[in-house]
Amino acid sequence: MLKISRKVEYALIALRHFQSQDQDKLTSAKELANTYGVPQELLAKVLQRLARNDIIDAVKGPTGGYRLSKDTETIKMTDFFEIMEGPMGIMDCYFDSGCEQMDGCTIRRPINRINDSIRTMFNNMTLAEVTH
Amino acid sequence: MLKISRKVEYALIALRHFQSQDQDKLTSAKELANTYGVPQELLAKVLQRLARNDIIDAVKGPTGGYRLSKDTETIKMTDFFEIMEGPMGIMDCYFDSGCEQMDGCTIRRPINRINDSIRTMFNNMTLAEVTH
DNA sequence: TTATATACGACCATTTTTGTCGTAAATAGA
DNA sequence: TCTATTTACGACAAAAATGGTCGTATATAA
Repeated sequence: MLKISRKVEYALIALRHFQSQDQDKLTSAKELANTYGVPQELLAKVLQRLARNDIIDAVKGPTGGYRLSKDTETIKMTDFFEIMEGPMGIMDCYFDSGCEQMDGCTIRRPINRINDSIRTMFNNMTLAEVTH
Repeated sequence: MLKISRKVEYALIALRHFQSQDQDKLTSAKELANTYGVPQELLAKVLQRLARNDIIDAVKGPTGGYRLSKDTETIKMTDFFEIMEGPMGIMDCYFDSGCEQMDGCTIRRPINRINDSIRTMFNNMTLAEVTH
């Protein structure tokens, strides 16, 4: 049900790292991977994704690396999760994905009730609250 | 991140069915599977699990089947989820599972913060609220 | 020019989830 | 008592999701 993915785990590790040091200092994927003992390639992908979504800045070239691009207080956990793992819904039918049932799906409402509760919760939680 | 499993889905379908009819009426796994178009064997396992945990009663033999054994208002969603999928934690380290990190795991607190929020939420939600 | 960094897609391995099958035990009804 | 039907349950197979690797391109500091 609730398992967090490695992507999110690695992202939290990285963001926490950035938050613990000078805002302007750059840290490379390699350095982060070595420091925390996580697979470099995968961490790199995570960082690239965070960069694409303007959570962090990316600087190329030697001496390059990443750093926070905005205050983590301005980032809702909902957005963070969706950046890392795509649309957050406890069930696919929450969105579209042509469900066969059509006729007698009796649980869409229950599912959506759970979904809404979770979304509300994460909408009211910022990344800063979690990583700080 | 939040995907619900088929087990939970099938359980909700079944529970909702029981709730919609006479409390004493028995419904067999086969009947439920046919009615809602879900795989019978898997649904059967789900029902067996619900029965083992006293959410529903099981009656053997022809004319046998299942029915609710208690009011769904008395069942917390946390318990329901844990019956269906085992311990609910967004990350294994929430429990034990010899994590390598030992030394410098910087995200246990963040993770636990998320965990606690979710548990609190589901502790305050009954099965009845969801299925009704 | 070279070494080092990000960017990104393709691909493989592993794990988890989902579904199936075979068999045993209980029991209602003929 | 016999038969058909039901629950109970473990073992196994198929499918999907996740985790991780590799190769290559591009940018850039020194």
